[in-house]
Amino acid sequence: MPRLGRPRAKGPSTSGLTTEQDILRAAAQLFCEVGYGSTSTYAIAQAAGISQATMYHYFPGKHAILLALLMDTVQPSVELATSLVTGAGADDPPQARLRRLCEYDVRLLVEGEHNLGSLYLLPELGDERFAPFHAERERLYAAYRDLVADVAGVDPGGADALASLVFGLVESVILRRRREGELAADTPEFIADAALRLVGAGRRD
Amino acid sequence: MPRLGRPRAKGPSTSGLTTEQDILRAAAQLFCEVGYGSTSTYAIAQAAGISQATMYHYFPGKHAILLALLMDTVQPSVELATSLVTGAGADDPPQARLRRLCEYDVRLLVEGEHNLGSLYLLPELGDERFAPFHAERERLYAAYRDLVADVAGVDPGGADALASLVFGLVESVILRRRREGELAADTPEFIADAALRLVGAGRRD
DNA sequence: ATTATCTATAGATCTATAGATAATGC
DNA sequence: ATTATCTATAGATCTATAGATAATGC
Repeated sequence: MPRLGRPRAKGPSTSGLTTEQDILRAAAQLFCEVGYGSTSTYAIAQAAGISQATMYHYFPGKHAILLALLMDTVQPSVELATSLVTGAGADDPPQARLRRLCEYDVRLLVEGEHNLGSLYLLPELGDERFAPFHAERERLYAAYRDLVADVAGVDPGGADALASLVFGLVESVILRRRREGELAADTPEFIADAALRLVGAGRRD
Repeated sequence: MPRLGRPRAKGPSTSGLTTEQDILRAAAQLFCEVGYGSTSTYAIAQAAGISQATMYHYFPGKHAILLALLMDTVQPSVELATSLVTGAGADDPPQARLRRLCEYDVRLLVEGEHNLGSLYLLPELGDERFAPFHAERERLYAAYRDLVADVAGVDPGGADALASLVFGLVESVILRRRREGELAADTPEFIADAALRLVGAGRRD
């Protein structure tokens, strides 16, 4: 798309994406399959079809690429979650809202070219530079806790154990996708069902 | 323990462990908390209280340390699993055997100073040098599949979907331990219960 | 003599920056 | 003139090895 600037030495992008997107996509694949610390900026640039130095035109460093990927991945979930708790969707019955959130999250984890959820498992996320991501993730978790509390009919404070189980159930598709490569198309519904059973919704309607 | 050889520059090991064990322990912590590619041999050596070069007296490289950790971690599970399928323990009813295996594995994942199961999640395990570990893990999975098939009363071939769910359930404690720091003491029984319910043992006895 | 450690270092790799260059836009 | 890219490279770091050294064992 960009007609400006010196052309790439190895020919223009074949992907039709922005250079920034080429970088993000290449990094996503490498971080997921090789690891963060084991992926050099050189490897990312090569996979993106640019020189290593060009990366720095778009990102101040490797960490910024990972942070961008993390934020992009978690953001849609957080948006839906907050709308379900406080926004336009908050009028539906709690079970329907918890189901929607679970299905949506699992779908994001199951679809997508790379297993982006793997990024959540990188040990390097402990670095303080990824704190903004953890804050977003915390917001997502809080929404789960509120919804679970609503469904189970308990205080938000008393829902932590249950909410953690549900969160873990959703997260578990990351590991299953890793192990099995591709997951069945009905996985989102399947997991959402299981989540509602966990919370005991079945005993109530 | 070793009285021989030049003494360490920074004083003798305070842990009472072998130098090899000091290395393994330091590496385990760093690999789990910082990542494999992001941990230098220098950092490992420093945490172990030795010079970087001394590491090579015990291991031919960083990969060999991780491989040793992986094998040590998976080995006890494989041993119990094979004994439950073909060995001395194979006479007990299948449900009891599956329960024992789940509880045992979860206990190993829940206890232990570091969250060693995290090592299973490192993207770097795709490297061919860790193939021996994957082979062992495959043996463990095969045992789960056979036991699950036995409990569910189906062919081993038809038990794959169920076995994968059970395996995932056990694995999920790795993520929960990460998130929550420490898990309740009854987690092994809790997970084993859930596993048996998943396989449908409840409908049978 | 044997062993476990050390110090020193060569060579590889990696990150980040400086500065040049090949396009378009005005 | 502006932009996106490039090439080149300094400096940091990292891995792996060579060779020295400080203990014990014989």
